[in-house]
Amino acid sequence: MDQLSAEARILAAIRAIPRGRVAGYGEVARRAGLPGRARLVARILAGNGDDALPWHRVLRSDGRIAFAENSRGWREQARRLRAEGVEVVRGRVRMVRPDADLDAALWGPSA
DNA sequence: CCCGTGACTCTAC
DNA sequence: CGTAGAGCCACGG
Repeated sequence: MDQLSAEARILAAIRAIPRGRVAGYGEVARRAGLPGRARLVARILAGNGDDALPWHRVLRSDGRIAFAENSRGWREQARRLRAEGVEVVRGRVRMVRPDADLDAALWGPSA
């Protein structure tokens, strides 16, 4: 596979995250068939310009917003998440850590 | 080719 | 639950 299709798959994986739900960079990468490429996902997002892309639903593995606290992106992401009903406390969302095998664990912040 | 940087992650303590 | 360190991947100087 080349990087172009890899990017396309990553973007598709992000677009597939339901409204009101979140996913980690690593999850997105894995779902795109690129395990271990969490940083690639971050890089793609950093260069993305598509506003229609639900980039705000992508968080770190621990549920924290990846941007520096109180930075512009940080605030914007928190705002967008709350706008769709996601509870954001101190820049972080309740994420499920356990074995990401079940769809529920893979897609939801709280079951 | 080595080195620094980053919207990352995992393991220890 | 929080910090510290090492590992990782892609990129640009």
